[in-house]
This record gives sequence, structure tokens and C-alpha cells, in this order.
Amino acid sequence: MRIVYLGTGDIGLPVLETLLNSSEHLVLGVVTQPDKPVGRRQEMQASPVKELALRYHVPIFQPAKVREASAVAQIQFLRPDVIVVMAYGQILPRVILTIPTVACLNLHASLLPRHRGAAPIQAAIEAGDRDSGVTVMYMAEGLDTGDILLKRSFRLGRRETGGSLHERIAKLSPDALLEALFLLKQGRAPRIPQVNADATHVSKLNREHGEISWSATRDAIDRRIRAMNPWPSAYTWLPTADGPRKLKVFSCIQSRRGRGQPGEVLRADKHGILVAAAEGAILLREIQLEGKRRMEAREFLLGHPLAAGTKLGIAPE
RNA sequence: CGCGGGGUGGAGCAGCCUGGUAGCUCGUCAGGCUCAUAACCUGAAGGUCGUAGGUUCAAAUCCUACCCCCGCAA
Repeated sequence: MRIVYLGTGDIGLPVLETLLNSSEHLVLGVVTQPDKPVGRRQEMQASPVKELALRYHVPIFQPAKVREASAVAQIQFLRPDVIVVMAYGQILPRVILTIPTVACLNLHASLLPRHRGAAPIQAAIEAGDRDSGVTVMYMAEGLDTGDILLKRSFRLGRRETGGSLHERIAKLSPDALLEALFLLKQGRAPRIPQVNADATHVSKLNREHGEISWSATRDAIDRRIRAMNPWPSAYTWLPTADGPRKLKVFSCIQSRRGRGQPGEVLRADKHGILVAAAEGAILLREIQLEGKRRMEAREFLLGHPLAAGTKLGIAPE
């Protein structure tokens, strides 16, 4: 089929690459977000999707707003059978949804209607979901409200992180899409409305979502640390002579033992830094002080002695 | 020129402001203690102090330029 791909995030790379290599399908063009200044030096950087499209010499479109008439006209001009959208980063106007002759599909990184919105991967882990996966749906005007074509799911691991789940979904998605396209071609693709009553919504993540609340349960803290790893990463505040400094936490182990004020360091030794939660405690394993590299807590303690009783999580004024 | 922290034996850090013997915790190696050990004791090896210039009798420390790592911001 003739396909136009809209995407920016790297979670869609396996999907796009599969389409590009497919003999069944033809990628007519790729629409992705404009290059943006990025990093400490604010250098312009292309999206990973653009890089991939460049290697395959596929026409690339980077409208500031896809709703602009010129952008819409360009997509129309390509005359796609199917539009495939994954992690594009802009809401599509109705006029685009009606361009493809067969279907306008979106791949969403959750089992809809659960976790509609911008950060479904982190949400699934933080919520403690048993399963996650990818949903292929027909796009509608609402945010992730379209009818479902198919879903692929799997069980979440006990130590699943945002990063690992992101990768699993990325790898699973090409297969889900190929099957959806196959069903469409055969004319027997299902169209299952979402049960709106079961829907949950997740807003776009910002950094504050990563702040650890030590008055939460140890399980909630563990889930947050795993969900935010590696981005935006969970963090707390470490008191120093120069005031509180941000301490990122990448991994931890729940501990049933230990009692103290929430946020209080109970012990700091080669096993890690044991911090009291509302009930039980959390053993910090892999951490990073701002300005420093990421390292094991054991390593960190060699150069930063940490006395029991120190209170973590007190933000600067 | 977006803001800020940092580069010191293999690892993590102190020392720099107020130039003048290279320090701490750990690791490594050897020996000892022990039924035994990731524990403890004793000893040893290992450093162009990011790079290149400059100031000085003397630079890890002061000045200049550059390279690299990281946090914020996007």
C-alpha cells in the first residue's frame, strides 16, 4: 500500500524501517517535527525519524504546524492509501484524517482505552499495571479516542523501567502494524469502539513528575523510580554545604526493614543508601548527583560520606 | 556566545580562595589473624594533578586559550 508516515520519536523507528524495507508497501513521504535546538550548545538537531528517512532517500516534510494549508496540500498530493502516525507530537486536523483512501492509523504505546495521552509508557509502570503493549487504532478527532483495529500485549516485568518498556513496545509495533495493514487489505479489519468509561488520561511529563515523595509507600516510590528511568528520571534533594542539590535516582530495591522519618537516611554502606519511606524503606542503588556522572551508590559514598539521619527531599527555597 | 557544576594513582572525592613534602575512602598486590570470609591487622606498588602556553625562585593551586564529562534549559 501507499503510505505516508508521520512521526518524530524514536519509538517509531522500527515501524518506519520495516515499512521502508517492505516489498508490500511504499513509503511516499515522511512528515516529522522541524529540527530543534538541543543540548547544552543549543545546536540544531534532526529527529531520529528524519535521519532514517534521509538514509532511505524518502521525501521529508517538516511543517511547523501540520494543520497549515501547505502541509495538508503536500500530504494530499502524495495520495496515500494509509497514513501511519506514531509519536508525531502534533494533533492532526480533521482534514488530514480524511486524506487516505483506506485508513488513517495511529500506534499508541498502551492498551487503550487505558492511558490515553502523551506519556502512556511511564503511566503504565507508575500505575503498577500488569500488562502493557501497543494499540493500532483508526484516528479520530479526539485524543487517542479512535476505534481500535487491534492490540498486542505482554506482561510487564517485575523490574520493568520506562526505558525497557519503551524498547519492548518499539520492537513489537512493526508486527502489529503489518498485521493491521494486512487485515485492511483483505477488507476484514475489525473496528472496535473504545469503552470510554474505562479510559484514563496521562498528561505530558515534566520534570516535577520525577520528584520522589518520601511519604509515599515504598512500592509507589519504587514504581516511580522505574517509570521515570531513564527519562525524565526520578530525583530527590541531597543536603550539602552549598544547599540542596538534585540527586537523580535510577534504580532501587524495596526494603521491608527500617523505620524512620520519611526521607531519613537509615544506613549508607556498600549495599546502597537506605532511605525511610512511609512504610518500609527504599535502598538507593544507582544515583547521580547533578554535575556528576551516574554511578553506583557504593561508589558515590566513597567520595561523599553520608551520615545516618540525613534528611533527603528538602527542596531549595 | 542560554545558565551552572566538574576533569587530581584503577574507582569515588579532598586539596585550589590565602602558590612551597600528593591527602582521604575503596580497589589491587604481598604478608598476618581466622575453621572461614566480602570482616580485621600490617606493609607495598601505582599519579605527565584534562591539554598547550603564560606569570613566578617555585604552579594541582594564579592568568589565557583549547579539549572532554555532567546538571539545568529546550
